[in-house]
Amino acid sequence: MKTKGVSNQEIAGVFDEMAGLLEAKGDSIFKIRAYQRAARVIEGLPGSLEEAVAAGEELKGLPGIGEAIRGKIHEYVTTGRVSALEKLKAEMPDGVLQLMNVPGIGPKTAMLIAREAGVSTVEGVEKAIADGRLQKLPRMGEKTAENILRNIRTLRTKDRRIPLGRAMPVVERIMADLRERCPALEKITPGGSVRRWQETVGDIDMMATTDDPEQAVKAFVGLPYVTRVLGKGVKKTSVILDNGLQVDLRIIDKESFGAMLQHFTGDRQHNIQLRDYANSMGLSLSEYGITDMKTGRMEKFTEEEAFYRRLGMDTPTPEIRHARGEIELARRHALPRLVEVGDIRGDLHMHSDWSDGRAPIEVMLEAAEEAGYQYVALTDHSSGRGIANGLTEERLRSQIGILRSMRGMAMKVLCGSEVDIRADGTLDYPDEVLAELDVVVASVHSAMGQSSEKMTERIIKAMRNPHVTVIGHPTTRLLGSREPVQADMEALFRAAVETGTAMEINASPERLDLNDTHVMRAKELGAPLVISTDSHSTGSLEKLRYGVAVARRWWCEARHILNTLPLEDFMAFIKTPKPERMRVFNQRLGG
DNA sequence: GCCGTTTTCGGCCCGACTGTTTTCAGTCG
Repeated sequence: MKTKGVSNQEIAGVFDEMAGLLEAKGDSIFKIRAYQRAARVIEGLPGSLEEAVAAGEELKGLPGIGEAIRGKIHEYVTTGRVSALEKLKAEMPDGVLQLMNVPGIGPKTAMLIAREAGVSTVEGVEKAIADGRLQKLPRMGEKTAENILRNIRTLRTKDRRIPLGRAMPVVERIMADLRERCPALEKITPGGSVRRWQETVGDIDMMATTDDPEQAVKAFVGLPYVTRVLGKGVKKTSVILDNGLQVDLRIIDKESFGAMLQHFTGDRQHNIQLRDYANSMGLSLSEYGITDMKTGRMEKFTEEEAFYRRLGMDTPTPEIRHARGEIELARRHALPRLVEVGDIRGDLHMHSDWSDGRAPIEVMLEAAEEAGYQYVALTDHSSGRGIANGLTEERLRSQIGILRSMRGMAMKVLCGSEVDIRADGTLDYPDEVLAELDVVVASVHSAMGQSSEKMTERIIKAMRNPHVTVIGHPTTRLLGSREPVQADMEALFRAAVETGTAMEINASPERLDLNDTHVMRAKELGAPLVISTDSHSTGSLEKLRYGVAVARRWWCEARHILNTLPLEDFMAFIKTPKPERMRVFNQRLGG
């Protein structure tokens, strides 16, 4: 079958567009939700939908995707268009979807503006407000116009989402400051994407209990780095910080804290699915508790676990609450025990001031030992193109000498290197040098614009090198600043299994590379995964938790992660010649 | 539009806040 080369993301985009237009049209809210739900399901699919269609698969059994949507997927994949969408576009005024992107402009307002004021662009909205035309429309006034205008401005200036690693310190600071300024504050905790450890955060949700909500709200809006108050109530208050981040604070009775925690941790799809399930039991869920729909009586919960228990299920850890099967497993009491920070026995990617790190070798190693590791690999950069003060063969040999003669460490120190994978797939050091190392992390640092075919071939060539232990930050992406390289990840994971090469989950919050979806597929195919910090200073060692969260989000257990192996087993792994390593990995970790 | 150990038809998650209104629609999460 001839196909057009469309990604799952694009297909999901079609249904989001459908949903948006139907919303503006005022169509059935349930039909709209069905399209949105389908879009979310499609986004979360592991394999390519296009390939599935090309292979003649029926697409049956995908939740939320029935006859009609199936047909549209098929149409889009084979023809590159969806006639229903085009028809819809034709009957709707131009620009409605664009207008709906502005916070404060929903489907109704977008239609009103487009139809009555003949405006189809965001710039047009600004003009209409300046003219006073918009304010004259029904249910529009000065305040609404002012709000929209401000939202347009923030939309232009602010970065849409920030890495979790930047949001977390903000959360910690707010918690500390509120505790200090509001003695009546009892519990306070983040919810939403922060609590779920998502890689990026759009805004921050916080939850609190207190006997004095007014005092808490006053303290909150009075924080010195709050620049704007979006809304203020005793239950919900929203502010914008000087760094552009929006923070919502919700306050609730302590009897309902567990219910609220559940409610505002989400994600959205998890909650929808959970409420759907509760409905089938005759129960209705809200942030206040669980209501028996027959008697109308509400039960409150101080603890989240009790809330889930009332529904007859275990509590899925927040990281996996994204409606991808966790509810079903929780009901069957079959949730896996996910890998934890404490399971990691060694860090396999770390730099010293010999290359671009900030601390001397001894300082880095002492910090690692303090962190409780059984082993650590020091992996300074190879000489490459002279970047990052890479080590010449000579300096590398001298570093090896120092490390091998080190005494007095309880932790095993492994000699390693982060070796450049050159544009043609060869490595910076010759094989006889690599052979002297215990751990070789091979990474791409240059020629990132290569075609997918070339890049895939390049990385696989590095994997075939008998001395390469791990592929470092496989896609090289930097959150918010550098796109991932083009590569056939599926092929890389298969090559990892075939060659006995591990794939890194780089825990640096700016990288998180592999990401959670990659991890899911790698795990499925049985590729060994490694979680490393890529530390350039002692402070980065604690960033391990971000990498562990990536693994947890797609249900990795300790057995999927190579560096959860105790020292003896890990040594057995690296001492075994390469393709054979898979046997060791599968034996020691039980695949 | 999807879905069904209640159903192939009739349901579909739930509440807070704002602004423009005299009782609520619209938006958001």
